[in-house]
Amino acid sequence: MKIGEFASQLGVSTDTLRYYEKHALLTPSVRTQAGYRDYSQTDLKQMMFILRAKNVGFSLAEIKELLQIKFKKHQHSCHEVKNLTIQKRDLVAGRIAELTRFHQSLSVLADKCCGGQEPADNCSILTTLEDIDGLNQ
Amino acid sequence: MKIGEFASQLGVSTDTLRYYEKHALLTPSVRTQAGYRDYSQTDLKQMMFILRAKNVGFSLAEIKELLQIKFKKHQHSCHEVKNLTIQKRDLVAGRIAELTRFHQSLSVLADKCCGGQEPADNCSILTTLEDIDGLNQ
DNA sequence: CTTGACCTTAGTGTGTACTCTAAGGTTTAT
DNA sequence: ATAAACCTTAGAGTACACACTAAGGTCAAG
Ligand SMILES: [Zn+2]
Ligand SMILES: [Zn+2]
Ligand SMILES: [Zn+2]
Ligand SMILES: [Zn+2]
Repeated sequence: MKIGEFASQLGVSTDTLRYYEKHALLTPSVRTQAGYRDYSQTDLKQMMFILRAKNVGFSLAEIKELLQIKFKKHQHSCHEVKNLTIQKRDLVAGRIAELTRFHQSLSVLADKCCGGQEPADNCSILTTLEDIDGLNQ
Repeated sequence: MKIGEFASQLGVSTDTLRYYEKHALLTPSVRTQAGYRDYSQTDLKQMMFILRAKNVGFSLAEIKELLQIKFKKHQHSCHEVKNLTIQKRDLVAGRIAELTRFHQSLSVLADKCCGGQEPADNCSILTTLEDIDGLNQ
């Protein structure tokens, strides 16, 4: 399968596929005489692995690690795989916590402001940001 | 106050201050004869506004908008300020939702894996990512 | 046999918020 | 007078995941 068809089957761009190849995430097994990439069923499976891993939040660098494990499963342990997953989960949890604080602060700010058409001279959002913290610890 | 002292009072780097100046977030009022930046009390207040706005999650571009409103309050409405705040809050909420899905999927994956020292040949994390989705809708 | 759709490469641009570097001028203390 | 510690600028580098460009080769249809 040439890159165009492969890309549209997977819903990604050809640029993305070339990018993945450059970064050693997916290298099509064969090239045609003309030098065109020729993707196989195996490549399709691997690309779906990549897309699923992306869907659960893994970065491309992390996916690369997972692929290396997948290629040589017997050289790696469950422990290793679970560690990657848990590390990622905890990182995500940290980011959620930060964003939740943002969300809380923004809600407090928004609730203080009347949102009317009058000039912002006394807008509580602005005065709160100007004055000493009514938001943080 | 010269940039070094100003920076350390605020807990930011001098690079950051020069970056903010370049991006029109904070331009110190005066320069000394030697061309050194000379920060005033007003600059200090403005920098604290910027840092507080950062602390609630606004990006530098958004803070720039807020500052422009703050400079000419009578030319802007509460409505405008509240809109910025609510838009940001909703964007943050969207990102939280996405990360929460990631977190959920990663938890499911992690729970499936024994995490032991044995080879990853039958690791459920890998097989789940290989096989047809047991994660997504 | 030519048009148009496809493919190739290498390289640049995007957005965010800095951080670092090079090459040089200024101030303060000894 | 000289060294240390500060300051200046412009510009490049970082991470992430691509998107886009130019300049050119290939393939199927009419
Ligand atoms: Zn109001
Ligand atoms: Zn208001
Ligand atoms: Zn196991
Ligand atoms: Zn496992």
